[in-house]
Amino acid sequence: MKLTEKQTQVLDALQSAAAPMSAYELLDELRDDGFRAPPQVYRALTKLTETGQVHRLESLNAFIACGHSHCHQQTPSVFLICQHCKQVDELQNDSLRQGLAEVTQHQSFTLTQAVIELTGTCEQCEQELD
Amino acid sequence: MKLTEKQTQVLDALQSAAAPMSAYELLDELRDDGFRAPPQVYRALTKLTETGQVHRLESLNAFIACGHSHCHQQTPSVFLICQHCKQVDELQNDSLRQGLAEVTQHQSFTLTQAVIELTGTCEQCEQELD
DNA sequence: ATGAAAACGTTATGATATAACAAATCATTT
DNA sequence: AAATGATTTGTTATATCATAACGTTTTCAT
Repeated sequence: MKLTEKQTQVLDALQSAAAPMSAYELLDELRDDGFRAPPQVYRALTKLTETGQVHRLESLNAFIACGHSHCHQQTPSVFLICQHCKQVDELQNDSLRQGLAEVTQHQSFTLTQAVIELTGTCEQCEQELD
Repeated sequence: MKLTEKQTQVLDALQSAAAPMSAYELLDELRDDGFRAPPQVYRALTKLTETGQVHRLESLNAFIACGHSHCHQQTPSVFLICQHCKQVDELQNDSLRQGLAEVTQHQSFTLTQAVIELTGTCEQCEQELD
């Protein structure tokens, strides 16, 4: 799927970012590239999240580029969010996916979207806390 | 732990609610009871979420009363959020908890807070879609 | 009683997100 | 190339969610 210029700019910004960015941080960063108002950013983000190239982190109101090149696979990602260094690790885990399936099947729940966000301290930051 | 009057009013409102409520919906509903401004609601919500009597749903920016009388147990809850009837089912699942443990252990991640919110269609609404 | 901590009332403002509509661009058909 | 319709864009305004700050009042253990 081909991206428009604005969408490409937003995706590039997120891919270069060391941490999740809010829509307004993106807007600030992209002002010199012609972004003027929030809808321009939000429109690009909407497209990019629809295609799975960007993920929204609900517990941060922020966005990251997908860690899996393109992530239109069905298995929901788990996000490990370090409170200290702000790094986010996106991964997929079979046992967790299994647990999800068990829950939804048991409740006969038709899943549309799964949000799994784990906040805490990453290994490196834990060590540096000595 | 003893609640103040304002905290009790907010908790009661959430317990009587058929669906999650936003802070501003709570404010509107509690105006006649002396609530005047957002901080009054947010302060009560902060206390109630700290004690586990209320949960915040990150994907809705809304709040619900805990479904487990008081929920200060450590096992993170899973929320099943029906897009149609807005009902939220709070539950705890061993297999899912197990999956979480596996993920965090494997990444040596120290967990502080887990957000697990599943959005979709509940059984009843699925049937009524015929 | 009194002093510290918690809760409260209030105003103002910050942060996040979308509605609405006109103008520009692009793809496709004629 | 011109006409058409769909998508994208620019822009303004506004809706929605959340907290800072500060002075006052209440609570409650000593």
